[in-house]
Amino acid sequence: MESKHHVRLADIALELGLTANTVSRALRDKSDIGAETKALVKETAERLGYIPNSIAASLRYGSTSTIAIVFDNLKNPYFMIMADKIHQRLQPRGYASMIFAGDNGKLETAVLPPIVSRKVDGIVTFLEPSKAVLDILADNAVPIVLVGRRNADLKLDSVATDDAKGGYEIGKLLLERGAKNIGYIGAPEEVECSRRRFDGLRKCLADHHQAIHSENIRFMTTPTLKDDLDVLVANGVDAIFCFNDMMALECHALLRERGIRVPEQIRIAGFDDLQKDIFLPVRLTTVTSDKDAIIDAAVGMLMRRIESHDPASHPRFVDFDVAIVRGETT
Amino acid sequence: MESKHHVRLADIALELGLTANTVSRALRDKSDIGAETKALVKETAERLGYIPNSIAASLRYGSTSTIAIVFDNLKNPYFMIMADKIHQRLQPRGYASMIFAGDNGKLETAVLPPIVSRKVDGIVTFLEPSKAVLDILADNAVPIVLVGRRNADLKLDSVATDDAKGGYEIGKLLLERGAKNIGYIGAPEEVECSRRRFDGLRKCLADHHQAIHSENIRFMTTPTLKDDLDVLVANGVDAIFCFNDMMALECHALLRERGIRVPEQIRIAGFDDLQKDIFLPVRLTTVTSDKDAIIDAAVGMLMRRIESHDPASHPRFVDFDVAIVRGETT
DNA sequence: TCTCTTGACATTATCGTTAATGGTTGCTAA
DNA sequence: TTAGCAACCATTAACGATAATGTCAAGAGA
Repeated sequence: MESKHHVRLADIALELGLTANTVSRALRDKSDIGAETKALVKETAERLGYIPNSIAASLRYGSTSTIAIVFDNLKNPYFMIMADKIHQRLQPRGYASMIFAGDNGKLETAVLPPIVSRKVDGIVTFLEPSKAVLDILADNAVPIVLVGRRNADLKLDSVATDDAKGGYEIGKLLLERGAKNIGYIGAPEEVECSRRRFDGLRKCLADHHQAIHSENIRFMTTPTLKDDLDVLVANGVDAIFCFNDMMALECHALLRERGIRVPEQIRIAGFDDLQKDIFLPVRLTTVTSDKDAIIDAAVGMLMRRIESHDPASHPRFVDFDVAIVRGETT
Repeated sequence: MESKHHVRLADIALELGLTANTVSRALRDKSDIGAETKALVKETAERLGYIPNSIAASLRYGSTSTIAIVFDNLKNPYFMIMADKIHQRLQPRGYASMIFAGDNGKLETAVLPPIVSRKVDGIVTFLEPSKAVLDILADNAVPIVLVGRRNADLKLDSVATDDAKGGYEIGKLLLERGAKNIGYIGAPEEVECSRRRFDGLRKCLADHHQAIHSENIRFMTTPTLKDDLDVLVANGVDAIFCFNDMMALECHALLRERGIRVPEQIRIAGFDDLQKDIFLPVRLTTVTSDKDAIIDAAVGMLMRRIESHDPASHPRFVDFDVAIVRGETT
């Protein structure tokens, strides 16, 4: 019927001999509209299959009810789980989620225009924004919250976990289990939380009068950790702390392939406690944190920024505690 | 400086004594604008940090350069991998991706308003849309492509894999490996591709003069497959075909926990070949398909619909072949 | 009786951008 | 000389919604 174009406010108005404005106010239950008119308008809107054009509304009203999630790549289960949790909290509040991949591990200005130009109400990022990015976002009044990483130099809301403590506690556990020669396989050097996890481990070892051989500190440079693992095995490590669970799983499988028994010959620990959210075939020893609470906090901070129209003053840092999960790999 | 509001075309125009229209055309390299004016405009835009308001542009121009991806939940690695692949192809083309969760496994009209009202240029769905949904999308001229599922009754573009063949081939492999008592653990009954995979298996068994005991056909109803697995084990199955790899992995782990050896005592096969895209600790026997080609096809179909302004006429169905991957679980 | 509300809707302007026209200058060709 | 035509930019009108005002009748209060 109405085949030319989709139904607009004006179409409903025409049908009822009203104006678009009246229809708009009626649908949104504003004052100054009679009760029967409201009912009539709503009924007609329903009958005609009216779906508001929120692009037009956004332009006028100023909000898009859309937020951007920025991550490295969705293939990483950690990001995926977190993105899913964010999305789960936003959808009921009427927000839509847009996903954007950063520029190899960083949130740089290059990826900003597609986000900012779409006038998202806020950004949740897993990647550290550069100073330039924060300036642009401030200029455009876009609130942003950083999840999982922490950088005291950057002035933005962030929720993070105590990476250093996680590394420290894993170190304690490994020592307790008799490890004498511990290795670390981390993300590339520029990833700050990888460094912090390692620093925790190192501090623990130092506190227990042990040292980690520099050869056994691997900040991955290749896409696979096979080569790094080879070095550790050759150096006779008896325990490996991996930056995250996916790497730990890969280690586990590679070692099994070579006939090296876990944990008897080499103990393995990861980080993230993925098994809490998705099924993993091995009960890893890992570092857990309350991901739901983290995302609640992150989304809450963002919502407050949005509602207060105060994108960036007095940034808040929330830190969440971590705990060790003792799995079958130690 | 420009702290009151973000920079608009009008601000650039004012700065240069031009009009907003001229600035707009200059930035987009349209005709009727002098070369030096263009250069000057671009330089000024750069200097002022101009980021276009694509909400306004969308309203006028009619396209948002945004597509919606609809799936069940991102926690399912299969959806996540596919979503990532879609996103990877769209971002370079200037499209942003919005993610939406369906209504428990279906794309129903309830989830449509947030998508349609945001005027996305197209939809990629992993969930079967109802007839009502397709009507609404047609009314609003929103193209849609269905990925991974197939329903000949529905008039929409779709790309799918040959589920039945996958089930058939897995059946052949299991028989070849000496299985005498095969069980199936599928998704809930209403999931059509689960039924098709099973139908393939059943046909294979029939062709080989075997039958599958009705007790050993489990269309999961509980969130965990533990209970269904218990029944199969009690019934003494020696092979289990799972609807997908995640379920196969879970079976594998549960069986190992009980001291049942895989594949010696029970063979396991899955579907999706997740290990091609993410790391899995077990080399599963599974059914593979060319996911990249599938997504290429899906995105290509959608782009053609968008560019041709012909959302739904003469729907196309593309089917992709499948192949068996022989892992260590058979 | 007359002003004053007030309820209920209409008018108008606006968000920032882009398409469709208008208008002016200068140069060329008849 | 002068119509004619580029080249180049300005003016105006959308896109569809919403906020800020206007308008007008009916009823209330003095």
